[in-house]
Amino acid sequence: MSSPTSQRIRKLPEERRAEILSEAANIALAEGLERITLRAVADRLGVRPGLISHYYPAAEDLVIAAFVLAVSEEREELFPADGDPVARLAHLVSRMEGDGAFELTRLWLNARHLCRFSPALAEALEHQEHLDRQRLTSLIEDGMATGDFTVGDPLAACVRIFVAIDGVGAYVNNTQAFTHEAFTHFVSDVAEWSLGMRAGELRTAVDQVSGGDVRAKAKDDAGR
Amino acid sequence: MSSPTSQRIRKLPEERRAEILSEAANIALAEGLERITLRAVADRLGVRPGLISHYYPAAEDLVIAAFVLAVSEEREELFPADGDPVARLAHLVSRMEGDGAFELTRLWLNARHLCRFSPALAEALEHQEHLDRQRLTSLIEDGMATGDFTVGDPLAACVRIFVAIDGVGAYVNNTQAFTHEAFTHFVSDVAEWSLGMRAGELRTAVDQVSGGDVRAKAKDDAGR
DNA sequence: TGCGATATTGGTCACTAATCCAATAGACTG
DNA sequence: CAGTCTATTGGATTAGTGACCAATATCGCA
Repeated sequence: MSSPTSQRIRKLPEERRAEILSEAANIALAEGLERITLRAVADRLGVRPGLISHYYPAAEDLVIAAFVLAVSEEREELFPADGDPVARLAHLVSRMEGDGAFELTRLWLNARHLCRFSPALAEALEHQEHLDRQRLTSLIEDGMATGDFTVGDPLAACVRIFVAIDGVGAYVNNTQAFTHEAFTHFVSDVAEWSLGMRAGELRTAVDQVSGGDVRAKAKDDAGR
Repeated sequence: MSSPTSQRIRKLPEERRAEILSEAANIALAEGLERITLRAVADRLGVRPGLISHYYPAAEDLVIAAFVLAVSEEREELFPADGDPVARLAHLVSRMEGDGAFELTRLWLNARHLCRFSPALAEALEHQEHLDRQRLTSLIEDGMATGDFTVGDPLAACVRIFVAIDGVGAYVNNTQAFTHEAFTHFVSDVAEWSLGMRAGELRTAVDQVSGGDVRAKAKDDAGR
């Protein structure tokens, strides 16, 4: 009875909603937030555009939700629960200085610009910033307790490190990679400087993490 | 015999072309690069969209040219010719840490993101980066000669300072201003650190420049 | 098993965009 | 002053967007 061209599959509302959001997040990471259109999401899901409207009456809300989802998922990867403070920081810095967070960095840059036109996105973005800052501040406080970091104001150090990350991230869309040492090691340099670590201390830890992650990095490289 | 609604004014090609480009640059600074449309430029100039196409057959070329023009004009303001190296650096940092370069900062963020979709824009942007780096590197070398800066690799310090500027600039579209000291003084802190200056030395110079520019700053503030 | 609720479809509408082209009108030249 | 050149117009075309809606097929539930 069903026409061969269209067999409609009915899913539970929550399931379909999550599926749409997840696919939108994939588009956000791979192609950019402005490529999240009703049609683009619908095509990837093999569904009609109207269905996306049904779950997200305002397309902008889907874009914001997709950004939040993508960023939230990556955050868990960026801040591992185990390890000493230096190792955890090294993990974060390694991801940021290496090319393991390429898509994430582009997404942040993307969203930071789009904030200009969307107050709602700006609010969501600032909330995500706040969550990231909480994570890193807490990491820094752990390091102060163990004596690894010597810093007066942990939030100040946290802010500096994130500004450094965003500064490096600003160049993510450049075609010719910038290989200058001052650039490629900017985040670890700023972190050492801000956390009162000995020169090269963090960089050594970062190199260890990166070395141990060599397979994962190679896989990421191949994906680009 | 001319209809009352449209009186066409014929201008010299070079004149009209410059007029279009200038207006596009205004739009870029005020509203963003993606708002440079044939219609938007035509409306502001009181002409038909087709005329814009006539001078810029590909709209993307106009966008790129507008970005280059806006950034080039601002560069002359950012790097004054006179004054000692510390004062010139203080001028630059003052503009970046204050709100005197709001539109320019948003434009750079805008362009950095749009690079993702336009290799031609990416190339133009990287060229402008290069010009900025040349200016600052030369300023740093002047300061090394006078003994104001003590630094091994002037390009390294230049790179660090620009990454710091871009890092702070990433937050330009945030709605709630970020007032933490570590943020508002990040550029001068990084500059002092990278140029081997005494702590607070540059910040003092920046405060002097900002104080002397208080009228100009107030005017800029009113414009927002 | 049948019914009601609703997930899903297919299509339309209004909008904005770039691009192209023939016709027109302004300005310079001889 | 007439004539040529071309800057400029007005409209058509194509394409992509979000939003909306009636019809329909499918599921959960009584």
